[in-house]
Amino acid sequence: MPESPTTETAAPHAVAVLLPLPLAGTYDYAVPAGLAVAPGDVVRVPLGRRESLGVVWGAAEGIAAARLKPIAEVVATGAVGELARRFVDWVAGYTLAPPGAVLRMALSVPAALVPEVPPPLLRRSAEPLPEKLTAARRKLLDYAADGFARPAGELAREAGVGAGVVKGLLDLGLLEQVRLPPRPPRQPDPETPGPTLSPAQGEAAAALVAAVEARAFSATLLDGVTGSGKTEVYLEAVAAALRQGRQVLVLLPEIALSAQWLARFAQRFGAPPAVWHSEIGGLLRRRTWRQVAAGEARVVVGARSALFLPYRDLGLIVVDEEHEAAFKQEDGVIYHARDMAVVRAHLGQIPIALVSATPSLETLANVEAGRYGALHLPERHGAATLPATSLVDLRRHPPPRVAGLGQSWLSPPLRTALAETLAAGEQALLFLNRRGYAPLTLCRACGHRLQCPNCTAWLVEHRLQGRLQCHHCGYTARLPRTCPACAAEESFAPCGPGVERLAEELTALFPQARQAVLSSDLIAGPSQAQALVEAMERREIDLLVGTQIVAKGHHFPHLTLVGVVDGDLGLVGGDLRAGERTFQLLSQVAGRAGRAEAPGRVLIQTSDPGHPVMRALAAQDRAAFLAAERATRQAGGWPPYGRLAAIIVAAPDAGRADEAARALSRAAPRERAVTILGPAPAPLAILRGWHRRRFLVKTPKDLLPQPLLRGWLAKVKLPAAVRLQVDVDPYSFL
DNA sequence: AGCACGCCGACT
DNA sequence: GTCGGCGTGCTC
Repeated sequence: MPESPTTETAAPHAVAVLLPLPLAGTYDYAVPAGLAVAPGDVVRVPLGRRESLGVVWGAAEGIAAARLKPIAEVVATGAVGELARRFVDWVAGYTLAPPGAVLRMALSVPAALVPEVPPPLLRRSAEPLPEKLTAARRKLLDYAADGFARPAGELAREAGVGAGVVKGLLDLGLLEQVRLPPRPPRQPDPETPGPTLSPAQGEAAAALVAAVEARAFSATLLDGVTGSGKTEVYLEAVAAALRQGRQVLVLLPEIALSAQWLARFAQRFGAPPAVWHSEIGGLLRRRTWRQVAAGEARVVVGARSALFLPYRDLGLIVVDEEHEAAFKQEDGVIYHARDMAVVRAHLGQIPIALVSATPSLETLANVEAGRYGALHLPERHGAATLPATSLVDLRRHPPPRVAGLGQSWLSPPLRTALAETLAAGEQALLFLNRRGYAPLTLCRACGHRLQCPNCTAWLVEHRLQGRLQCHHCGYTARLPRTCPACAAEESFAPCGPGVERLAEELTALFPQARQAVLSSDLIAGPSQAQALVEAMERREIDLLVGTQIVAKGHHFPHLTLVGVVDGDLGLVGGDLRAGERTFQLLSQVAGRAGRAEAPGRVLIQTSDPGHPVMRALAAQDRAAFLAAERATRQAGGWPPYGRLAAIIVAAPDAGRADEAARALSRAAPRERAVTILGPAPAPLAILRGWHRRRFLVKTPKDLLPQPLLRGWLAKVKLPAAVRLQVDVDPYSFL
């Protein structure tokens, strides 16, 4: 090998370190003589008057040597692997987030970088017993004579003595401390025999297993209706990756509600997976992070943040319910976990499976283009048939008044169906995607509407809690006694239905039926949701009223009627994906009903039965819906046939928001292929007290908007009080 | 993200 | 006369 000049023979004087902070790039640090560092090492570095952790990212950028401060210490060698570093850079580049902000997600548990110190256990030492011992000390030593090691507290409690006795014997050397390494987690066993698969399931499973065995990048859509047995299929791919000794990540949209999924996994593999989401905290969080890094956690099931865990050898990613909007992170680093998961799979050269009963148009477009493979599971597993769906035209069948109540929401056909279902001793589900009692409260005397002081949004009455609530910022208030505008007393009238109000109507119509209401604000946590699910399974509930929380996951065998109270609700507003989301949501709700002996039926109340979404739902013709939706998107150049990014400027007052929007407007790029819409007031013009203006940037599929956006934003210097947010591939149009 | 610096209101 | 509010700016 030829001698290379000085650059390679001398140790580097400085390296670039990425700090887990929202800074524009890396900072250079001097490497003290005698310290060896390499990319991926976690280091402690001085920063201003404090210290920060950071990750050695690569060669120094070339900051003047006089400004360099030295690295204080290497905390963990090679803790952030090359794949993880490339992933951080990729996500930052795509989302326009500062790379340090992305790194912060990957280093979310700094305490996990130091090895776990197991709590000390106490046991009887080899020290011979002295002749004189107090009764309490003797009692304790008798108890400890079995030789087992126990935590100090447990030892004292079980021996029936005080903590002081333990301490005293420890000081005398009659007890000794031992530290045992933490018990490794129980491992899922891929050789546990799986369930018998149908021929279609078997074929799909074989294809996914082959993808795992190929040890190469591939993306595959696993497409099948609710109840077709998709989970069993992809669990075979999980087994294949486990047999290779590699790790698996399963992303779920709302991990907190997945008790059923966890039970199923444990049943299939004889041990639970590692669970990761924002609510996992403390010791468990640190331990899980370490186990993932050490490769001991073999299967991780988690929410989007699980994507940034330090996998040692990830061999497969599964994204279940891939169409779910919950995969889009909307604050901080704005990213879509499904899309970033595909990138992660590509970087790691591993397969990814995208699973859904109602795939997103994005994924379907990738299948059409040949970038993703597709596997279809045609029928319902176990012979359950799909429920029959019909539309109820609310213009022809308006809900009649119910004695004692104001407005009502259930049409005669739906009431009849409910009565029949209850008479047959079966269960019914009423779906209304609106929490609370009424979405709007107004004064009968003057027409004043109760609005959130911080947002452009109505306050929603929650009668069970006796409060008004803003669903956007969390503002709550008591319902005022008099109208704030005209001081009229007792003048408030609720407008429109929420699940609580619907429950009131049901009580009036079917007083004998046992009823439950399920919405995110009415349950304290996953265990309570699970309790409700179990009550449904035990047939202790006849009528379940719920928001979209009921749409997911659970199939109720005795549920034979699903009523959609307001099918049009999701279609209002100019949201690009309103139709797609409504179709997906209502298809999922419909899938809750029916079983082999008693096929379910679904009634959708709508004022617009001619709408393509309603017609496709009634005909259960997904292809027709997709064809119509695809045509609209293609014609307008909308995603997935074009690219979209949103820029939102927010300021504490309207004047500064408008001024910032104008400044951006003046600097906007002018290119033929690029459409820039705006500035316009963002749909929630005031959110949490911030006045917001929005631009939408639309580019053709083959033109990435990021370079354009970077160039644009670099030209504008906004005052510090103005916040700017870039949302590449926006989902929420709020 | 911290942390300091800096310029305007209510207190010992 | 100070203590302290959080707007603004910087950190290799």
